Amino acid sequence: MREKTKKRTIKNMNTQNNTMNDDKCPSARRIIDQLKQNQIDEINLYDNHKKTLLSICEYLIDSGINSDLFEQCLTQQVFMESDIPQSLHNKRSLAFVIQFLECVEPPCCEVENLPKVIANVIQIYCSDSNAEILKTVPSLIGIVGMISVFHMFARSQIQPSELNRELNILLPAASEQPYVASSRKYCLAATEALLKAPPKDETTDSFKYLSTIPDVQYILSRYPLDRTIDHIKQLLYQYKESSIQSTLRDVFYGYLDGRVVSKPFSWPTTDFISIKEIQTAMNLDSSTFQSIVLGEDPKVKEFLTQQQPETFETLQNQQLPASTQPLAQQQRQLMQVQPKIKQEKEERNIKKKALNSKSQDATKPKMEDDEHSKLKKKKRRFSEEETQNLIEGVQQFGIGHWKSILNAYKFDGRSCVDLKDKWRNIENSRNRINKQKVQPQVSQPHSNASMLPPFNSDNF
DNA sequence: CTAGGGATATAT
DNA sequence: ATATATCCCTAG
Repeated sequence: MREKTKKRTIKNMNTQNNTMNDDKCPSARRIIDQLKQNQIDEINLYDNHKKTLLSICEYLIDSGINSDLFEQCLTQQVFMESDIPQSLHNKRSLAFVIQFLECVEPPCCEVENLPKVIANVIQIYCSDSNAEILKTVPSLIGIVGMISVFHMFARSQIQPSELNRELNILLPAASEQPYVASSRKYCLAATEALLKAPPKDETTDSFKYLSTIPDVQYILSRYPLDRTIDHIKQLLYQYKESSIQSTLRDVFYGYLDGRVVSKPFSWPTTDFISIKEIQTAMNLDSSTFQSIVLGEDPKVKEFLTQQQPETFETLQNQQLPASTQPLAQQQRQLMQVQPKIKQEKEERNIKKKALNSKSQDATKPKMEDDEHSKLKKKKRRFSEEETQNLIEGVQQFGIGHWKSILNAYKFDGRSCVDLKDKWRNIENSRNRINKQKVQPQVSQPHSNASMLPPFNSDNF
């Protein structure tokens, strides 16, 4: 074992010297080395290491942390295209697009990069049904690009012939993307107008020149550059907000909120019992672990600086033993949960006894002191939080795993049967709402399809 | 433990 | 009064 670790560290140093300047993720790097050198025999472990790497990549991308870890993994063939889930592709594309837009300085952006940017956006919303809001983005970026091209033309930075070429690249005639056709129409008119009235050689003020061309002016008034770019950014961020957060990030945020200790989370294939097990699974020492996963995240950083003395230590204390004895920890966690369960059970037993004695004595008469015999629990409505927890829990564990959900999430004195009943209610109410909405919708398509005129654009 | 039926308090 | 949400009971 020790020999292995020695070898590993030596090789680590080598690779670090080779790849250089990337000490951001030493542990990820170590996993890469292990994978590349086939030091891992078990297939499961091998698989988990890959997935761990993917999760780290996902986390870094989600957190906006610049790191070429993902690219390195690809180029070094640590994982293949087939290992990468579509969602991660999309996150990467999104990060690329956002980064590009953040760097744009109107009026001129790097036009040569725009096709790639546009392609990325199209890829995202074609593969993710939640990305509908991005549908207008390709046409908007195309327009931004064309405005940039106009300026370059005005400054004689590009040849007249390139004007049409850029138009065909940024807003292709054959594009089936929404809004592209109409955007192209405007830009085509503007291009022709520009070619008819080319700038004098000495024109330096592109704004002045462009404002003399009505067709260009129309575009500029309809799509003011700054506001358009802001709008694009806003759409991108909105999508980013709505898209799923990375597994690791979720776990850590939950951990900071103090509810993760017993909350299992769904690793791509394996369930880890707690945050400590992630560390074990990642085979990291706690300081590396923290620097990678805790240190880089703004929320986590803030947390650490605010509460440094206590929590930081407890974090370490909790994490250190993990590598040696995950089982013992699970037991400890269970022990923490146990008292509550015991209490509840005891209460129940008392009730049962009371019930029994009551029914036995019931042959004798008199329900007298029924304050106690009203053993039926007082009705307490599910709080918003409890309901939310239940929904999350079902997402995580699936329907029917009420006990697991009960243990993993915070509920106020509920039993698994309560959760089951609550879920039944939730589903019932969903069905009711659907019935109300769906029925009227069903009848429409048939009649409409046949009744609609084939074209309603005859005015054109 | 979970699923499902049923009773009952509470909301509309 | 009816519908709904919660609680209870029991079988498997």
